[in-house]
Amino acid sequence: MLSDLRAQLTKHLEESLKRNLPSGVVLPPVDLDFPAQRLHGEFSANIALKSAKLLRKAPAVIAEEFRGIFQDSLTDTPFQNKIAKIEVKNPGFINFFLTPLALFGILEEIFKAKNDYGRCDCGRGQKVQVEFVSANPTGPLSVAHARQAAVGDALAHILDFLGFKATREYYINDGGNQINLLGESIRCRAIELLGGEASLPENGYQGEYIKDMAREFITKAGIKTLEKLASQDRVNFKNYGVEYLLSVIRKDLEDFNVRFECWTNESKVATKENIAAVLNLLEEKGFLYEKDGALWFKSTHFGDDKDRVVKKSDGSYTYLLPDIVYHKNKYERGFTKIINIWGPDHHGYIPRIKAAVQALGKSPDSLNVLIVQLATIYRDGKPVSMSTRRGEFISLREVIDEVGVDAARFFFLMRHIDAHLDFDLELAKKETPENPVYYIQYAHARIHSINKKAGETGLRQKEKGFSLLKEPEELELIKRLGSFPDSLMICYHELDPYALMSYLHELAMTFHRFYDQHRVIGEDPELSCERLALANATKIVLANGLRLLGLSTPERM
RNA sequence: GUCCCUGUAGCUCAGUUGGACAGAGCAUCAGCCUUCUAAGCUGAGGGUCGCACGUUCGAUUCGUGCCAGGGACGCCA
Repeated sequence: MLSDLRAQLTKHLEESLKRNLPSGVVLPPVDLDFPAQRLHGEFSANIALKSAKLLRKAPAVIAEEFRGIFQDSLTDTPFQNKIAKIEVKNPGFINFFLTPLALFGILEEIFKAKNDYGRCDCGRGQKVQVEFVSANPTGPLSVAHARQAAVGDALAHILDFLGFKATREYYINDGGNQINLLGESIRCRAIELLGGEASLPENGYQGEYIKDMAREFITKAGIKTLEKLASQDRVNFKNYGVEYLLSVIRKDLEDFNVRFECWTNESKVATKENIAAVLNLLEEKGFLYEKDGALWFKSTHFGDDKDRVVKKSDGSYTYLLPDIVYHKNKYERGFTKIINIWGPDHHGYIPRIKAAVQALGKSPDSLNVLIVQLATIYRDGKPVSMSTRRGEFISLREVIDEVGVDAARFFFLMRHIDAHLDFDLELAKKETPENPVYYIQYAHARIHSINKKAGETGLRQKEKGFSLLKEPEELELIKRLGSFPDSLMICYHELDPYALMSYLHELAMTFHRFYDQHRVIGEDPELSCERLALANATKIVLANGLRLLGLSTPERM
C-alpha cells in the first residue's frame, strides 16, 4: 500500500519535473526512499543531491527549486489531500509528509483483504520448485535439516502468497553407496543380536537406532538363528532400512508442520535409460570427453574451476550424473524457477550443477541454490558437538520434544539463512523476557484479549471512515502495517524468509508501544471503535505473517 | 597454494540496491502493573563500523591492498 502510493507519487513527480525544466536536461530518476526516521517524513527524495553536478548548483538551492515545482504540481490531483507538506533538509533532501487520511487507506485495505492482505500475483502462477531437506535415509533428521526444513517451508508459503505455484519436494537418495552401508550396518547388528560376531564396515553407521532397526528386522522376519539370517538377501536389509527411516523422517517433518507435495526417488528418476539419454545429450553438444580412462563433463566451459568426472574408469557413475538427470527432470516437469536448499558442505558443488543446467540449455538464473548455514546447539551454555556417522547428534525429534514446534521454527528463522545460528535449548524453553520467541505471538494474544473485553462492553469496530487516529504511536503503527507487502517482496528478492521475521518483530514492537501508551477501550466510544480497528488490523497482519512462517497464532499465552 | 564467506556495542546479530547524528535483542543500571495479558513499556551507559588508501557532494555499504577468523577445493555421496 505504501509502496503503491510511492510509485504513483514518483511517477507524478517525474512528470512535473519534465514539464517545468527546459527540454534537453536529463536528470537522474526521482527515487523516493522510506527514511529511517519519522522527522524526515514518509518519503524522501535525493534527486537534488544527485543533480548537483549536472546543474552546477548547490544541492540546497536545487532542492528548494524542486520543492516549489512539486508543491505546485499537487494542486487538483489525488495527492492534494494525501501530502501534508514538502520540506527541504540539509544537505539537499526533499522530504514528503503524509496526512493521516493517506494512511487510513491502509486500514481500509487490510479489512477489505483480511487473510489475503499482502497477497499479490507478482508470480503470475509460475511453477516454482523448492527442493529441501532431501536427507539420505540413513538416519534421523538432524538440526541442520531442521533449519533447512523451517526455511524451505516458509519460503514456499511466501512464494505461494506472492502468486507463484510452489511445490515442496524431497529428493530421496536411495541409489548410492550410503544406502548399501546402511544395509550392511543393519545386517552386522542383527548378527550381533543373534550372538554372532561381526564388525561394522568402514564408515558404517554406529548410531543406536541401527540396533533398534536390526532388532525389529529379525523379529518381524521371525529370524531366530544365525543360519536363517545368513540366508537373507542383502538387499532386504537395505530396503527395510530405507523404508523404516523414511517413515521416521516423514513423521518428524509432519510433526514439524512441514508437508512435502512431492517425494522423488533417485532410483525412479536416474534410471539406466535416463542416464544414457543425458550422456547422449551432453555428448551431442560436445560437453563430454575421455581422459585417463574416465568420462569428463566440460564444466569449465560454464565457469567451473575444473572439469568433472561423470563416469569413473571402473565404469560406475559419480554422483554428479544422476544429479544432472534429476535436474533435467525438474525442468521437464515445467518448473520455471528451481530452488535447491543445501547445507554448507555442498557449497563447492554449486558451480558444477549450474554448469550442468546450462549444458542442458537452461539459464543459470533459473536455478537458485541456497546455502543454509548450520545451527550450533547449546546445552548448559556449551556447544554440542555432532557427528552423524558416530550417531552423536541432536535430532529434529529431540528439538521438537524439548522446546516445541513454535520455538524451534522461530529460532531457525531468526537469522539470515547465510548466517550461523546459535540455538540455545535452555533459552528457547524459558518463559522470561530473555527469550525472543514469544514477543510477536504475545502481541497477537494481547489483541485477542482486547477483543474479548470489547465484546463484553458491546463495542463494535469500524472498517472504514477513520478520522480520529492521530497520535504518533497510532500513525506509526498504521505505516508499519502498510509495509507488510514490501517485506514479502524482500523475502522474494533475497529468497530468505528473514525479512518477514524481522518485519513482524518490528510490527510487534510498534504495537506494544501503542498498547502501552493508549487505552484501546476508553471513555470516548468513537475513538475506541477506531483504536479497536487499528488493533484488529494489526492482528490480521500478524496472523498473516506468522502463518507464512509456519508459526501459530495463539489467542492466549 | 587457489577460490568463497565473514569481521559493526561486553555477547548474538540488523543495517532495505551509497544518504541525514550507526540500530535491535540479551547482559548491566534506573523507572512503570487497583484500568484491555508486565512473555510488555520508558530511560541510561556502552562502538576510531578489522586496518590503510581510493572513487563520491556523501562510504558500515563500492574498488584495491593488508591483517584476523571460518569454509570449500575427491574417478566420495
